Amino acid sequence: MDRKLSTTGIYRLALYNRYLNGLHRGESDYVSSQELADATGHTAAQVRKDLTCYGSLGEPSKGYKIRKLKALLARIFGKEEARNVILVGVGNLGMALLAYKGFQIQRFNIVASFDMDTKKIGKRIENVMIYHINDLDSVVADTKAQVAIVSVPASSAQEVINKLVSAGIKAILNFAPSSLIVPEGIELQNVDLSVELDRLYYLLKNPH
Amino acid sequence: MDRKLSTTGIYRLALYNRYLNGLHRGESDYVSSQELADATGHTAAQVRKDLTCYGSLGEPSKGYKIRKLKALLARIFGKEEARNVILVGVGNLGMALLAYKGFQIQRFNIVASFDMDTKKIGKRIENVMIYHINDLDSVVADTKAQVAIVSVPASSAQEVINKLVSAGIKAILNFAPSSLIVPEGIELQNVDLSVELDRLYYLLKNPH
DNA sequence: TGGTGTGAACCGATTCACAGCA
DNA sequence: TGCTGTGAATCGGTTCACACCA
Repeated sequence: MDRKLSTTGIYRLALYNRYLNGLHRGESDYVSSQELADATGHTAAQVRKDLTCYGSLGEPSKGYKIRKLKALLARIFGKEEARNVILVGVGNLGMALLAYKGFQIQRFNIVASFDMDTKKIGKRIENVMIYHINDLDSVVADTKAQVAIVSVPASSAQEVINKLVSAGIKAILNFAPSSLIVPEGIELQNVDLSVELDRLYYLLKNPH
Repeated sequence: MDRKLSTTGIYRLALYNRYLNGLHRGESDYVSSQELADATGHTAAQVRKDLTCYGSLGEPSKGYKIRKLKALLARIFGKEEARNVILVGVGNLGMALLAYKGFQIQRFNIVASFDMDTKKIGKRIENVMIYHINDLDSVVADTKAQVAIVSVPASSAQEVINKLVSAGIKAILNFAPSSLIVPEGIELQNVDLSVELDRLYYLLKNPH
């Protein structure tokens, strides 16, 4: 177990996780690899390959016990501990993210937010305090947050990222439309909304 | 030319596109595959492979002429025409997307939005009218929009998607945390913010 | 000399097929 | 019988190495 899983494999695992959480069925019941495959748009063999990386908890002719599977996924994704996240950039998108209920459902807590606009500092949005970016180090230390969401303009994204890294942040979800550089060992995940739309337009114009 | 490009290849192409648009350099100048590679975090060979799918417009010992490359990418991503997009679900996230300036920069026009909340209908956010979801068919026909952004709760996402498809929408960018089914020929791109955070936590807990 | 275009080699992920077990 | 676990085969994308050209 604990064998390597590809980037897309992690993505699938998160999808199985999401499906199970939305499943209101007796927790002593079972799911088959086929059911998980259908629910997430993959194949049964793929699901089994993904899951056997973490030991063989499937039972022949029955499937996977939901309770066990949920526990495994919770452990893999660190849901057992508090998943404290900070957010930098309380503009339109940042505010929407603060208000997004889905994070709470998936057990993420946005514990602090940061901005440069002095008019915003000290206010609370959705009960999350807005600090000045200069307070980053102390707040990160206090909250023990390891993950940050960046929703600042592209022009200041690299600067913000540098500050986050030196404050001790280990992983970053970046919404700024900019290619950023992080040191070895720091995880960076980019979400560029325009790029996603570009992909769709590509597919429209270049049907397969 | 017009050979098949993988999903991740399209993504890289969109990144080259973004880099070139941010480049304020004489348009008669050249970029090398190496420069594009460095700017987007890939390799030079990869960049060349991606670009040669669309004919050989690189010039030996010089690189790619920026103006030509921009024109090619604009054509590939349909930027020559109006890229009219509609948005369904004017909640927190929806409003933030309406206000997001990056879409205009990348030449996307959100031409209409939809909701079910009668208190919102008829208002304008960022100069975009909010219609009732029942008006979908006529507005899609009028605006000739082919792409929709979905930012409704997971519970109503499938229903909304069905309506979009029957209204003639061809591609969908979905923010609802739910696995959705679309007919053959309709493109669906999912962005689940919790799943992205899950990936980061996976990487934190399972260092490579 | 410097950078493109591209076949060949490589590598990793997905699929297949089937043994094994309740 | 039904569904898991898994080696083997397959498939596709990435990297390499180098011919070619201004």
